[in-house]
Parts: sequence; C-alpha cells; structure tokens
Amino acid sequence: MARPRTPKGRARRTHELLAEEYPEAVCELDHDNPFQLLVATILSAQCTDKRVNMVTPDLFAAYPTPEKLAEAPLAHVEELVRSTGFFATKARNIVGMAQDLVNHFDGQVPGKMSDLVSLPGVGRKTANVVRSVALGLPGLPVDTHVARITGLLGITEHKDPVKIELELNPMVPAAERGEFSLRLILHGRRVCIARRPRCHECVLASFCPSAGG
DNA sequence: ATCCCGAGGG
DNA sequence: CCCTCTGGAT
Repeated sequence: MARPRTPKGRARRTHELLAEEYPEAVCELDHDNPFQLLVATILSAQCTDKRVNMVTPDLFAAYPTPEKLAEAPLAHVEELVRSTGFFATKARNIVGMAQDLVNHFDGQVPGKMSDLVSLPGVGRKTANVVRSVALGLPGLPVDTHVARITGLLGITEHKDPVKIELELNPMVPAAERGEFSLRLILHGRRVCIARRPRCHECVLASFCPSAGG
C-alpha cells in the first residue's frame, strides 16, 4: 500500500485501518459517571488501567461523591491508591480536585478545557479523556502511545504531547477525535508495544517507516 | 530537566 | 537489571 504523502493523509489512513481493526474501542477505566472517570484518569498516570480498576472499587465505595472525597483523610486515600504508584501525589491531587469541584464548580465536573486543567493533577491528556469519554465533547487525548505511534508514522514531528494534540486536531474530525485516540492506545498496547513492537501483526506496517520486521 | 514512586515484563 | 505502564507539576 502506498504511503500517503501528507501527515494528514497518513492520519486519515491510520484511522481508517484502525477503525476496521478495532471497531469498538472503549475506555477501559471502570467508571459510572464523569467524577469517577476523572478520578480514575488521574490515577492512571504511569500505571496500567487494569491496576487502576483494582483500587477504584474500594475508593468509590468509601468516597462516592466529590463532597465525600473532599473531606477524606489524606492518609486513608494514600493507602487506597498506594499500588498505582506516585501515591502521595495522586492522593493529594484527587482530594484537592474534589475540593475544587465542591468550592468552584458546584460539585460538578466542568466541560471547559480551561476549567478542567485548573484542577490539581489534571493536564490536557486527562481533560481530553473526560471530555471525550464522559461528556461527549471533542477531545483527543495524547498519551505515551498516541505520541509514540504518530511519531513513528510520520504524522507529527513533535515530541511534546500538547503540541502533538494541537497538530492532530485539524487532521481529525471533531466527532472522531476520541475514538482515534482510543484506537491508537489500544493498538499501542496490543501491537505497537513500546518495548517490543509486533510489526508482523500490524495493519499499519505497509506505510510505517519503522516496520523493518 | 527533574521529581513523584509502585508493579510487572523481558 | 532496565524499561514501561493511557502524566502532571515544579
């Protein structure tokens, strides 16, 4: 298959092929509402979603709402999220985030990007996950997988995730950005694995410069 | 650029 | 042992 000449062409081809490969890519962080997804996504930094799903049931049982989490003893939250790594930072961030929701956003998860990134522990990646998965708003989360794969495919030259996001946005229709990200992430976990990519099994290999074999 | 900082894979 | 796992703040 011929390699599309432009970065945008490569982005579109990538999404076409990944949409066939992964028709129903879904967010695998367990959650029942936007607040829970926001907490789970903060916890997912440098950690597998599987491990996050191991700690959130107890966490949400103890602190089901922003109001409850805002008043939680830090030591108890640290204990509950310890196995996700960076536990001191994450505990402080999710409690502080809950306090901000109560104090500034009427206990609701805001949809505006500028509001979301004002919350402790929430950067653009986390904000875009919440927007696209829980709120039905446009959002293209750029995580380690999205950054790595778009770089390998020559869709972007940037290394900074925020620059990558801003460069990718015009290449992908707003309504498809969340799915595009989800599919790249799934592909990164299953096939284009950082440490040992399975190029033989990759549907993108025909136009991937790094698919040597 | 550096720190946070646990768990699992190769 | 070294790297990676859906990063964010300083």
